[in-house]
Amino acid sequence: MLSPAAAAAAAIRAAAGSPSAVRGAHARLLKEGLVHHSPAPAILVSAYAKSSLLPDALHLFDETPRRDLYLYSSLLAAVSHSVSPALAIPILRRMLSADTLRPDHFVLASIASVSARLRSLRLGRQLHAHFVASPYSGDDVVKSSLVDMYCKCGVPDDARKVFDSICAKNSVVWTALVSGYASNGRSDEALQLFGSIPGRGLFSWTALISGLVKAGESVSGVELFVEMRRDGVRIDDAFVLSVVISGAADLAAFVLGRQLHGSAMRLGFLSSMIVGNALVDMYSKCSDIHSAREVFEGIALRDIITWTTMVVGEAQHGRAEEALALFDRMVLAGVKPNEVTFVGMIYACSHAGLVQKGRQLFDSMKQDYDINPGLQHYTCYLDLLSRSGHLLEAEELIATMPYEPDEATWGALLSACKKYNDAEMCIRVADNLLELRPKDSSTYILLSNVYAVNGKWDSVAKVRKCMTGLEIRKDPGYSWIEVGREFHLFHAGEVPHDVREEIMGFLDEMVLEMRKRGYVPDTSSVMHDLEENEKEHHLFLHSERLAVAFGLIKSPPGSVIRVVKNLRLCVDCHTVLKLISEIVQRKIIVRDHSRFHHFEGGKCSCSEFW
DNA sequence: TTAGGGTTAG
Repeated sequence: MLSPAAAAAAAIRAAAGSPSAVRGAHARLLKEGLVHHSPAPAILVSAYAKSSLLPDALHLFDETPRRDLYLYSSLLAAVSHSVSPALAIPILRRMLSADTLRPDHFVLASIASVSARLRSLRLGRQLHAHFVASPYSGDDVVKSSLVDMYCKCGVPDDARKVFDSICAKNSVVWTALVSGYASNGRSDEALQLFGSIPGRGLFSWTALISGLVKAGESVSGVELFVEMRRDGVRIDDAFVLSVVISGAADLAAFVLGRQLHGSAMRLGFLSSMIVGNALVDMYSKCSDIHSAREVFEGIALRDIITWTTMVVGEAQHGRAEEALALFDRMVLAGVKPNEVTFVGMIYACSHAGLVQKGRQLFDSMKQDYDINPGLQHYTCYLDLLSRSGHLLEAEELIATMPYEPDEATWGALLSACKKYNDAEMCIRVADNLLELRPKDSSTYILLSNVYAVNGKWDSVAKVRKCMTGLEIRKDPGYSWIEVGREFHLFHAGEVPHDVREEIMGFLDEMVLEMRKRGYVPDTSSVMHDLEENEKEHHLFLHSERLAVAFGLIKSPPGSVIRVVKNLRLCVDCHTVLKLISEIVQRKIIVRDHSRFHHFEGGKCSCSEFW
């Protein structure tokens, strides 16, 4: 026979997950007068949290007269998994000062999780010091959460030290460290460690593949997924699929992406929201915005990520009207936009010249949704103002905003004042930018061009010196295209031998046709001390042109050409691709560093906003 | 009661 308290605990645990059942259990405890008897409040707090009712859990916590360690650790665990892990800090303070309790191993593990979620190495190290000096310093679960914390905070070497101190290592801690190495760009160590895991399961594979994709090594991620399938690992949940689909998105691997869509269907994960979200993003990044929309419309339950992914997709494809309409639908559906949604929305307005609408959205962030605009929002908003010619207002914004402008902020203003030929402001902004010592080579090129156009040759020399001193070279440009089932990668200035004649012949023919239409090369993006005709030759061999030429030669007549470039399209290539789309009457879509350009009939979807 | 793998921007 169970005691009344034990019976109550069992009833609450059974109710966890269902809000109404947990509330019912709470009401019964109130009636029976058991609600303040430990461990009932602690178990109720966990049950509320598991039913997505954190506010109820916090309320109950405040109402409980005697708060013991059990109650604190339940609440801290709940908060550490919630959307606002930072809430743990005041709770911890209250525990230490108001209730003078010393943290036990449960509390320590939760605080390590909180530090990991907040990416706060300072808090994590403080916690580690407390742990070492505590009576729980041998606890392996706390050590595991410290391993995860150090990985998430970007110091896998510190994680390794804790890992090595664990006597009986289980799959949880192996997985944490593999994920940590991979996502911090240490793929060799991740693979080596992965190879030594006893009994690798789906979790470890997912951690490894996900880490590689996160670190930008999507090719290895996809290869490992193939190996995982060959190994016969059963796909019991949707996580690994969502990860590998996002790898395909990153690579713009359209054929692979469609295959994965098929696999998701066969394996029965098409109704999974995370898979649906990843598919929307994949189609959008593979430049097929219509399929992205089709998948989106088919998703029955949409969360904020579903909506935001679609909004951002429409924005990057330059479809501002669609993005705006989606935003209204989202709000009507009762989904609250987050900070990423607003980045997408302001971006959409910026790239369509919708100044009033963008202004309204920027103001609405704080007023209607209680979201404090971050530096990115200010930069997006400044981009909107300056692109549309409101240069002074944009400069004023930099002076009054509550953040220090960074490279991107000044860069946005610089390209706008260059566009509107405001020489004075150009120099002012360029000087500010040079002070910052940008890391991106394209910024230096922009700077140098601005100084050159304004005859400030001493500053041009200074920029060059800076670049040499910091060993910054122009990032090598490359583009790729998927033809049939194969990828073809093109580097600027390098034409593969086997197709050299065809490509050069095709491009020569295009130049002749283009010149008839008034084309004059714009060599301002070439930063070499070269003669004009040599500069033109450089442009002629830009990677995106080689890839597009290859696609037009090798793909079926009438098919859409989809190319991805690692950098931003240069001004001249933009003009050339518009002309080529008109001459050959084909649709060409280029995904560059920041957006999509749909070239058709001599026009680009970006309407020169890029 | 505590620890690991997931989808959106830059």
